[in-house]
Amino acid sequence: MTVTRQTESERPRIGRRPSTTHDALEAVALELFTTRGFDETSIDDIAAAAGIARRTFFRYYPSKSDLVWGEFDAELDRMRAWFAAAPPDVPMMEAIRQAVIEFNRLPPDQVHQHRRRMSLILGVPTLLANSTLRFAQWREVLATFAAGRLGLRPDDLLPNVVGYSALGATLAGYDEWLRDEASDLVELLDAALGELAVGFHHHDRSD
Amino acid sequence: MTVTRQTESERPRIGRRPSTTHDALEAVALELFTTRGFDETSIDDIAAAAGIARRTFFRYYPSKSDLVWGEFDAELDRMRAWFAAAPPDVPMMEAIRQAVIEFNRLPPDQVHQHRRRMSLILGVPTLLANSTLRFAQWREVLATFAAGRLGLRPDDLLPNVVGYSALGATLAGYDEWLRDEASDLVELLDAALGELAVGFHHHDRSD
DNA sequence: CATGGTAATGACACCCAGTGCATCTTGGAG
DNA sequence: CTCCAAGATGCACTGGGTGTCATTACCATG
Repeated sequence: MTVTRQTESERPRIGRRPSTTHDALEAVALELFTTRGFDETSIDDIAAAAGIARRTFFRYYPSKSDLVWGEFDAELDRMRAWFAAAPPDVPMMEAIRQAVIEFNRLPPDQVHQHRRRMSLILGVPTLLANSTLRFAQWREVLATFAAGRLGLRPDDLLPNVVGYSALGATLAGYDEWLRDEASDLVELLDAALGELAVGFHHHDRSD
Repeated sequence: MTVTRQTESERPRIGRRPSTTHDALEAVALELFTTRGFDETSIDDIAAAAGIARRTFFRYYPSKSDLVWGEFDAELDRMRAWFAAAPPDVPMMEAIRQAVIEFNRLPPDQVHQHRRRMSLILGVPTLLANSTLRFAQWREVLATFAAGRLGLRPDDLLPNVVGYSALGATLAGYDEWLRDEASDLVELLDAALGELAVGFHHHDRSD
């Protein structure tokens, strides 16, 4: 769920120079979103604040929602690579738990920024709705890994249950993290995914 | 996830009569959606086909997406009631499994209709995105039940993991059901939620 | 039969997200 | 200086969604 962005790629040799960067747009927009609210901020507002034309905004991002996600695609690629390189002797759910933790461990100076970003994504209905499509990609990475481990195809039932559940546990962890300023994201994700690996029955009072 | 609608409530004694019904609108719209596509059907199209004005459409449904969901709120109420009445000696995950199955068991003559509806909801990106908000309500019903069973609050981590995971398993079941014409929904949901109750480790080849 | 209240429809004017297309600007290369 | 390409911009248009106000149809009452 971590979202980072490398510096804008080096200037091409020919043609007009871009008048802004994804980073600059994101900074301006996220500021407006957190102060004024996502739905209350129009693309005209963002463009004006960034000093570009409305039409130009859409050259940088296909939609207002996409802006919030930064470099998510690159993150997915890194996750795919991580799973491909995961040692086969670590159990499936343990590998998944480690991956989620690995990709959500943040340097302390980025925690606040990540909190703002995720609290938008998970807190603003418009963005939460949109995020479903990103989550589907995320799930697919997990389901593909699980399928390999289980000797099944990625679209079989069980790998998808694994993908959906791991996503669910991760999001539950994030929800809790966002509710509690003092909490530690990695701890919560660890706990949430730990429950999955073990099954829920051992907590059940009726057992 | 089942969606039904009781007949439009009896005519009020005063004022102009409604010129259509939710049922009629839904029938007209779903027909257009499945033949022409959701995004390719404008609200003008629906209104024209239903013989009402565009503005009137929004008196029946707050948005184009909401139309697809029928009586979902009533369904949630029934689910809440079901959980409230669930005998305390049946284990938590077992109760959840039974509830999901109970609320997704369909009379044979409604199967085709439900397939069309759900294949729209889960297959059309626009609708899938919107559905997140419905799913959140669904999860909340489960999390509340789980919290009661676990002696925790509904917004604690574990009840939410349960809610998210059960939703995930249910959706994985639905995905598989929609992929395979010949499959049985209840069987798939039973299997998917069964995995959850037990934990995934027993499938793992590295165990 | 007229009249008045009422629920619902319908017309109109908006706002905003997003897209296609044509045009203009700004740079670098020759 | 001139040419060319990348990128920015302007403009017109579609479609979802909302607020407002007039209009229609129904029903009851005198």
